Amino acid sequence: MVTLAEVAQHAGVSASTVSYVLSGKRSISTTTRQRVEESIRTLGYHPNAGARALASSRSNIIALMIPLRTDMYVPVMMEIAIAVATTARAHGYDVLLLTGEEGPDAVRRVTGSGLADAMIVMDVELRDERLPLLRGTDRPSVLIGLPADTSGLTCVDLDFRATGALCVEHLASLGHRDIAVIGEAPGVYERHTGFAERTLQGLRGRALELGLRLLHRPCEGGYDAMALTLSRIFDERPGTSGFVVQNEAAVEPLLALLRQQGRAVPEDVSVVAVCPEQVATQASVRLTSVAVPAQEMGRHAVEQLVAKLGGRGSDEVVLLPPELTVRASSGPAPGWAGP
Amino acid sequence: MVTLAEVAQHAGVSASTVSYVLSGKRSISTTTRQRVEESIRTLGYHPNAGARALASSRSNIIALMIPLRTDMYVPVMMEIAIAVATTARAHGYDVLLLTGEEGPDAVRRVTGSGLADAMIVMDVELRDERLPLLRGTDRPSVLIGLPADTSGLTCVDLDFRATGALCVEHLASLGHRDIAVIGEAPGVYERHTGFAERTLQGLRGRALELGLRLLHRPCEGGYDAMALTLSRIFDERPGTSGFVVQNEAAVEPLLALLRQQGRAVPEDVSVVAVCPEQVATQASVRLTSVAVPAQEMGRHAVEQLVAKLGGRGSDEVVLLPPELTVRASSGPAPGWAGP
DNA sequence: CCGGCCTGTCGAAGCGCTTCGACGGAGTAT
DNA sequence: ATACTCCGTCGAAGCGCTTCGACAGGCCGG
Repeated sequence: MVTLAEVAQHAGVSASTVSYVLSGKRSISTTTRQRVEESIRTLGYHPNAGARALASSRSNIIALMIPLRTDMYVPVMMEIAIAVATTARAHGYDVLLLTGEEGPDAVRRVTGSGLADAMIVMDVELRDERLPLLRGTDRPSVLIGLPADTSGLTCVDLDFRATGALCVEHLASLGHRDIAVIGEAPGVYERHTGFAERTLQGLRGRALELGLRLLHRPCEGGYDAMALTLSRIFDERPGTSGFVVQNEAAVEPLLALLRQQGRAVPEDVSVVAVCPEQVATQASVRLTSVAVPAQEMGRHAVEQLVAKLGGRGSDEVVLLPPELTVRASSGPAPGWAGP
Repeated sequence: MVTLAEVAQHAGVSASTVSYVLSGKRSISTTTRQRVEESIRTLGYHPNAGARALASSRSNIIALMIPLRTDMYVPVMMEIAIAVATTARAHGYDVLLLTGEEGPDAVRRVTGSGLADAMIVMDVELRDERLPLLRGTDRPSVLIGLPADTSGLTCVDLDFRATGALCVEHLASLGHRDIAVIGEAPGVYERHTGFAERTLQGLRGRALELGLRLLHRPCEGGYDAMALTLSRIFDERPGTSGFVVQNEAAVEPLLALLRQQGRAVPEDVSVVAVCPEQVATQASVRLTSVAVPAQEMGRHAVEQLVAKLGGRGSDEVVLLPPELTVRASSGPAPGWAGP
């Protein structure tokens, strides 16, 4: 294992000079710098992470807390994680992967041990136990998701309320009057995960404004659960012609069941999904959808953190505007004459 | 930030004593130990990770290299990552998340800087550039996946060859004689990712032994690509009655197209998938499938690594035996009289 | 009763790096 | 020429921990 001292000796300078070449914190003459860089290359030197962390009390590591469960939004999680990792690397940081399993203790451990300089917290619940800890530490953090009280916190999320509104608007503009919402599994609502409730608020609010009827049904993923949910929806509102789906695992079962019941998409019923692009484009019908901008969320979170670590940046809530892409699953309501 | 020295002072002992209480590397009297532990608790002490790494030259971190692309096996990757993270924590390790983006340099950086004590490498290609580096370092590593030459390496993977054989056997036992294989995207084969080729070998080998006809077609995910692939398959082999699918993104499009063409599953055609349980059970038809044991692979990889770090364990290739679960997508071939 | 041997504790020497103050020498202003 | 500044470099002091050797005291067997 090559050390700074060896590089210094090889280049014929002192250790501190090598350190300053590496950090750029003091000016070094071009000739010296080049000689040092040459030595670094020929010796294949890599600074020891532990020593660096100890001396500078900065680890150049960002902790990423991902949810333990894999019952929802798996591709989104993955995409965020990858975006976080690549963006972090571009800024010279590595990423430590923590699962929600440890709960609040993970926050204590990371801040207490100086393992990471900053944290990104995913899957935030409305009154998450980790929030007081995050507020009480001087280590920067960014939440992906929105808790009930965002004071003193930095958050990034899709504007799910606007997303809900957008879906309703789109269906309304096509003449649909009776809309059913296939939501996440009941557990998601019981846990008070913010995004599901905010989407619902957006949906309900705009439906009310536009005078549409809206029926919301949580739904476990899978074919059987979907079958039950769907039959109940049509029992209650036979005239339903528009669907909003916010549950990846329900998308295909819904399409399959509609097809099986002889309801053509988009001729008889329209479907709008809130899901990652990949799901929307690879479904058996190409879905009109609002994409969850996973990559952008991950990237943004890291950039916020880097700014904070650099003394810039501030606490604020960033809600990314939703974008609806029209594909093959939505069309005019049956018998609609147009606007 | 509380330090060892402060704990020592609070407990009225020397710093080394506290260290030995923490590590258990020397015997400490019960009274002293309890006093120290009490101090640790009341002060909320967490050992500084950097200092610990520097002094002991062990970081208690395991690096996990995940593929950058998200074009295949996303839920599997995620499941493995989570299993790795939780298992590692159970053994006192944290997990550093690296993407394939850096390529071989990531290996150099991690080993050179002492950032991690060991590595888990996913998405291994047959002649992966990282392999020589892994062989040449004294840091333990485990591959998830199987390269062409496994000498000097430790690998964990599903036995994809046996998986292929198992799928063919199942279809053969139901009287199917003409089998089509919907594979991963062509790129996956061009990249020479091992698992796809090994599955194919298993399929072909057993088909030959059992006298079945087998047609293999790579396929991009999505509806349109699948439609093209499927029509070509039926053009070439109109009697095809059994499908093996190894491509998550092709599963639903395949089912949708078969349905649309009036071919009932499993009455007219049978489908066997190689995919995660979740995909199999949440598809629009509950799929007979061989599960990719993602969790077990992740867990096993970590345990191998921990054993190696403890001086136990050795280089070996572990191929997990496949298990086929019969669900609703496979049944007797049309017109088959039984065995 | 003494030498040898555990057991439990301590002191001190680093681990490899960052960073602060110091300093020689060149350049600039007086 | 003097006084001053600025630039480039160096030496040394830690950062908080682990770990090695030392040592005091209690126990044993001879």
